Amino acid sequence: MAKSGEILSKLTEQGYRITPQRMMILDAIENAEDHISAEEILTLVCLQYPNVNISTVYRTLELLKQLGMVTETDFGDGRVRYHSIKKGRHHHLVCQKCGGIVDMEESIFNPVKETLLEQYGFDADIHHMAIFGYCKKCR
Amino acid sequence: MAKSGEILSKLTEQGYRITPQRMMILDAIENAEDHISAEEILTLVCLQYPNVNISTVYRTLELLKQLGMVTETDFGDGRVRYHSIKKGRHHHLVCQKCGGIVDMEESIFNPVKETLLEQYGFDADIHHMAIFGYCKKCR
DNA sequence: ATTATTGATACAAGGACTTGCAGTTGCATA
DNA sequence: TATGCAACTGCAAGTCCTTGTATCAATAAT
Repeated sequence: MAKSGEILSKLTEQGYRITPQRMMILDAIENAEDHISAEEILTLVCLQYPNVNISTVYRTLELLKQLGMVTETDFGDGRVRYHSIKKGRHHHLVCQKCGGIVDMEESIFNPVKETLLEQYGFDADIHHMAIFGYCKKCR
Repeated sequence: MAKSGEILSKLTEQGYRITPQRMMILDAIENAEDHISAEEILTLVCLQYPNVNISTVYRTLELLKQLGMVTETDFGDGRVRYHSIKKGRHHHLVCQKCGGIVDMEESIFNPVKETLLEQYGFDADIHHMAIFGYCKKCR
């Protein structure tokens, strides 16, 4: 179960329980090469323990999201994907023509966040966004 | 059917047909007080002509979105809402604690759009976004 | 005018989540 | 080590939206 120790202890701190399901789900996300979908997580988990339910996966993802351990991104293909915060924060540029996806620095939203705080007193929580548009080649 | 004339003629120009369903759906969106959901559109349309199907509503919304006549926003409450571009472009700040929604100027994203174009050659199409975070009171 | 062709629609089935509920389990405490 | 209970899970049913298919209507070609 690798080095997910910190996250697990954070769960305990906040009064949440550590269950085999949660450990396996967390493991799947942390070991994933790329952004992973709920269905893919379930498939991986079921290799170890077949009777885990998809709703448990969704509920755990919701929890991990709330605790800021995982981010959720909609790439516009009809299913949402998840990513461990430990593997780095970033956003995505999705080309609406060729479908290409390019990663982009998180800092790009800093000016927007500052303006929102100044003008609206709003503390924006912008994490792992997919921005749609047209890439260099396609526009 | 009010002053939807431009939009209807734009449909014709692009080789799309003007059907009663499309007119009624467009009408529902334009006359809506606020951002309206697909289900609400269907209810309104069915007052006039009961046999219209929800899938026609979704397909029409998809078309109007593509033509840039309507924007789609996810306020995070499990259903997406639509808004006529004629009634003004703007974004929303959604408070994750109190649920309050504040409109925000479109121009706030201009610096981001410029940076994306310079650094990535990406022409971002940022329309009608909902940004989550905490409002003045709640943070 | 008659026949293709294309486009739009209703209906039904499917996919991605979400929710209610009854039963199970982790874990604090005795 | 047992026990109490809130937290968690699996299951089934439900919601919102999408897609496949056959049918129907409008325009274009013959």
